Amino acid sequence: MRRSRDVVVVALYDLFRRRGFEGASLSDISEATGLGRSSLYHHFPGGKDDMAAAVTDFATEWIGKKLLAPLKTDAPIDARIAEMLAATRRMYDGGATPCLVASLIISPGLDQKSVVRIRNIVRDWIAGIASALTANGLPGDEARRRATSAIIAIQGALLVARACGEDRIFGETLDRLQQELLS
Amino acid sequence: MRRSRDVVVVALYDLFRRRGFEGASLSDISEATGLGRSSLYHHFPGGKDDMAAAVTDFATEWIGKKLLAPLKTDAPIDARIAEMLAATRRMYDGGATPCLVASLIISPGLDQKSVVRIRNIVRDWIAGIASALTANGLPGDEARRRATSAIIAIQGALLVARACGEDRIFGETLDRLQQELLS
DNA sequence: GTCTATAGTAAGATAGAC
DNA sequence: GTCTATCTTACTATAGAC
Repeated sequence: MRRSRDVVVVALYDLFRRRGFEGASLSDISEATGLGRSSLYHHFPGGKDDMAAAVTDFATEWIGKKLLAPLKTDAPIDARIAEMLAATRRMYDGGATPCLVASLIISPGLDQKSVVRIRNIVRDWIAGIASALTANGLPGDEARRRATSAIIAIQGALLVARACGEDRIFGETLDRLQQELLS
Repeated sequence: MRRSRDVVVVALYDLFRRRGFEGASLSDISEATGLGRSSLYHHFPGGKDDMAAAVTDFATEWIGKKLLAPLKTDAPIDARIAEMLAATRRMYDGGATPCLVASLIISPGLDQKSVVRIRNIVRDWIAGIASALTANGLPGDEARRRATSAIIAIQGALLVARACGEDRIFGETLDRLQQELLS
């Protein structure tokens, strides 16, 4: 159960990260999900705010499962970092698809609840990497510094690649992150 | 002459980078500039597209003067990089104010002409730094790699700082860029 | 150049039948 | 749960007086 709703939420996730919150109109949403306006309000009584909440919830869960869980296994640290970075590459289609966090954090009209969820996604991502590095023997502050730099590089590379129209920039940045985190 | 228009363009620049292209409505623009709707259409007959063109033109000129020109002086390379980074810090109010490039590049409805201008701003910025580094003896590809990493770090730090609600992240990133560019 | 007034459209959201 | 039809509001843009 909730399966059909999940399909809708994935479509919303894809739309919001490509067009932002205000840029995704109800007409866009209706077309992307295949649902009419009333069906959308049946699933999300609070309208777009409810949709954003569902999408940020979905993203939180997805990132926890695909990016953070691999960091907590008992595999070697190199393999754990590599898996996180590989999942990151897939999540952004090698740099071709924008990041939900980046697209939503700029939108002025975003509900405060969703802003908090976005904030926690970024914080948890940094904390997850830092935690893996400290467990491997790195001092806490240095681990945190490297983890923050990694997320900065990922987000910055996505944006610069898009702005320049050179997807290659994102891939090359990811290629360097593994050694920079573990050097 | 053109002075009063310049004042309007600066207000538009400030509004667009804070709210994005679609997020800045004509009512917002009217309030921010102090001009009525018809006055706005007198200055910008093409409406918001013309405003975006004026703003991206202004940003191109501003960055050329404040960030790129200092890179071309005959001062020592350390001083040139330091001045560019100091101007960067001021441009973003220490991380408190969003980047026009980042805010506009996400907006789906942005005019293609403005997209090209945004693209060239980023390319010129990278090229300007790389050029200064090569003139100082660094191999061309390594200079370009470092310059790209620097812009990625600046843009990523702005976004992560905003998402996390921790302005400090931006300042700390800038602090490290000087030595990373010149090491 | 700036104003008031308004046209025309698209937005988000609801009502009520089925 | 989904549909058609509609409400209300806000948007971009224009007209025409001054």
